[in-house]
Amino acid sequence: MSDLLERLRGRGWRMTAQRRVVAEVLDGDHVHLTADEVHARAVTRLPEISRATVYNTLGEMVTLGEVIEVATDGRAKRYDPNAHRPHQHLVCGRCGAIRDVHPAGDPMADLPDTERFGFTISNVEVTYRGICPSCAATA
Amino acid sequence: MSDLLERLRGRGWRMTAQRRVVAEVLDGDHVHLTADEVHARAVTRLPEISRATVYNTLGEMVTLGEVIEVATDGRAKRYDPNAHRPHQHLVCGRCGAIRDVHPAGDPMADLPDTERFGFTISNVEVTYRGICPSCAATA
DNA sequence: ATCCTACAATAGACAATGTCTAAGTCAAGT
DNA sequence: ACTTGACTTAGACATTGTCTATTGTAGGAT
Repeated sequence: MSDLLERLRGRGWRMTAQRRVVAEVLDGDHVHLTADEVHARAVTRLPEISRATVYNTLGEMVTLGEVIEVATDGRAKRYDPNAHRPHQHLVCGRCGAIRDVHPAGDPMADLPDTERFGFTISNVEVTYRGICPSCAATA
Repeated sequence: MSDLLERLRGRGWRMTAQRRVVAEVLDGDHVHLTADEVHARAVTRLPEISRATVYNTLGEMVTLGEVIEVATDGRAKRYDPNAHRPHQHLVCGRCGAIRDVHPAGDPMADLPDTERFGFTISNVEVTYRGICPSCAATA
């Protein structure tokens, strides 16, 4: 069931009810929740869980590389548990819907050495922006 | 001198001292300031300019397409006046330095129809992340 | 040159998101 | 079952951004 939870357990994490709940809320594909959304869902299962714990736990999962932090809109960051299959994001500028997408080719390879300015590049983030079909219909 | 100011004037903008100062602060290439940084610099030239005016003016320039809003770090948005030459960004994860870069190829073309889910895609943002030479030296 | 008026600027309250601290609680090894 | 260090909590605080009511002013009309 919970791949995420299994991986975290395997890393020697001290397992607490709070961490379990956060991991369960994030489990699955195509999940892109904000920290507050994660908190809201966690509270339904564990009413006394605090905001700080949700932030801490999400931060730890990001550090461990089990969850990816996505800043698609300059508002709240979103947390994406699909960390082990490289992918990019497609965002609706009207309703904020997010889809995982898989562009062809390697964007990393598209940046010539002359354009790297001596940086050691570790990853590339691609965000496609547009309007989703249901928003386009109700334009 | 100020291309940005010229373009804004040409659009029938009502020219005020505040707008002039904000445009002057943003003028130039490779400028990626946050709203507060813009305000800080504007204040040195026009001490009574308010935060709200800076935010309003930046927002209008973005709406007019003369300035691009860049969210590289999930913290404060940055404002990039280099709006008329398509480019992407290279960001240092340690010190936050930003460089404009020009990847080869068209990232838009790399997204197959089957991965567009009916979206009408209007633009693509690519962010390369890594460590800049001077941060690498002081690791 | 002066007057009008709509648009712009201001101060400061408010909102959203995220971080930190001090004190209490608990998972897990012994 | 202890003990201990890691975890959690509530709430203050910090940062970034938005809104409102009021005052000011650019630029056209007279």
